[in-house]
Formats: sequence, C-alpha cells, structure tokens
Amino acid sequence: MMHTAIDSSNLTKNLNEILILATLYKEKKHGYQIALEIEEKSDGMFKFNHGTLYPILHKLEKEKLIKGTWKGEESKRQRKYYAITAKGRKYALGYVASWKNFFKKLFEIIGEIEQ
Amino acid sequence: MMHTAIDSSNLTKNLNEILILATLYKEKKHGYQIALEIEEKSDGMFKFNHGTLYPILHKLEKEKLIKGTWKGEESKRQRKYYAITAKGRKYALGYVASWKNFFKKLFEIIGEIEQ
DNA sequence: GTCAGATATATCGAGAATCTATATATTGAG
DNA sequence: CTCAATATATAGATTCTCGATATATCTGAC
Repeated sequence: MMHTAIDSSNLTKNLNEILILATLYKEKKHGYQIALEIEEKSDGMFKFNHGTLYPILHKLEKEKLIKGTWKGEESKRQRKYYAITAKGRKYALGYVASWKNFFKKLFEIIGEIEQ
Repeated sequence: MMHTAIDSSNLTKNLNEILILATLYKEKKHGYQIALEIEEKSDGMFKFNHGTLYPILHKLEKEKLIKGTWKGEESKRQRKYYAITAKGRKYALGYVASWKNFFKKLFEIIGEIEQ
C-alpha cells in the first residue's frame, strides 16, 4: 500500500486534504456541498473558508486525486462536481493509516498529562 | 474544566504546544532536551527545528503556561530550564480533552474511506 | 592540547498556507 | 422585488514553520 507520511509541520493541509477525499469517497459532490457536509458532520470543528477550499480543490485536481466536471443546464447556475479518482482512493487509504499512526504516537506522548 | 478548543486551521501550532506541555508535565527540562525527547518518543514523527522550538517556548512563557529559569554555574554553559505552571497544567488537561474530541470527529468522517 | 562534532540558545529572512475581504452571479422565500 | 443563502473564484494581509546563520560550551578522539 502506498504510504502517505503525514508532515507534522503542515498538519492543517494534511487534514484538509483527507477531509475532502473522505467526503468524496462514496459519491461526487460540488465544492460548497463538501464544505457544508464537513462542517455539519464535525459539529463545526472543521470549517473551510472559501479562500481555503477552492485553491485546495484546484490543487487536488491538478494532482489528479479528484476530477471536476461542470454541470448544470444552459444559462443556469453551473456547479463543478468533483469525483475522486482511482489514484485519489489509493492515496486516501494510505492517508488513513498515517493518521492512525499519528494519533497513536501523539497519545503516547500526551498520556503524560493526567489529573 | 477550561475548554481549550483546537483551532483546526492552525493544527501544527496546537500540536507543538501540547507536545511541549506534555513533555514538561512531570518534570522540568531545557529546550534542547524537550526537542530530543519528543523526537525519540515519537520515533521521529514529531520534530522541532530550532527556529520553531525557541519562539514557541518564549510564547508559552509569555502566556505563563511555563516558566523558564537559567541554571548553570558561573562561567559555565547556561541552560534555561522550563517548568510547567499551575495554569499550564489546567490548560494541558483541557487540551487533551480537545485532542480526543478532534480525533473522534476526524475518524467519524474519514471512516468513509474503506477498502 | 587541539580539533571535530554534539550540545545549547537565539534570531532573521524566505516560503507556504490560511484568513479575510472582495467580486460576480443564481436561486428561493417572503 | 428584495434579501439571504447558494456557488465559485481570486487578491492581499497575516501568521507560522523552515532553513540558515550566529554564538558559545562541552566531550571524546588522536
């Protein structure tokens, strides 16, 4: 399995990527929908500002982890639906393993903190 | 208990702080020692560059979560030993609760990713 | 003894990423 | 018809880490 190491010096970026990939894992969604769903599911713990969300989507698309397609009838509002790619799925699977390892290590250290 | 919310848009900073507070929770240590211990305990997953470590220590000290004291005989090498304060302990306890919550929420979402 | 490498603290400039604000446009409720 | 929510996008400000640099001490090898 591809091993996607988490860069602890850039955790937020790693978090944003895995949240987006997870949200798209089972079905395609457009940007705004992704942001809303993540915010709802996490009870507001994870939020995306517009200025953060779209550049990340564009970057993931450039890396071919997701693929966007414009949809909407003519002269109607156009939405860009993103679908995860095969490459994106592999990447996401490796990422989950890395996050588990991350928390294991983290809790080993912060286990020092006790009441 | 004080609730220390984790700012998911600045995760690395939150991580660095909790790692330092955890490392100081049971005994005082100087900066270099903190960095080495965290790197060893995490098998290299968490690392501190010097340019990152010292500014964070200064900031935590300014916020009175830790307190530094220079030690070393005259004309010998001076080391600054940091001890966690009562305020720091309370803060750390709230932080651990927040990290657990963070972890829970994250895995609720990335649970979508399955083989 | 002296020299190299590890220990130890500190700061600066560069680079990367997010945030806030702004722009533009559609849709639905009242 | 107007306003709030939906929807995508980008620019500039801010913030944080990284790598480099500076300074100095300690220790072990030769």
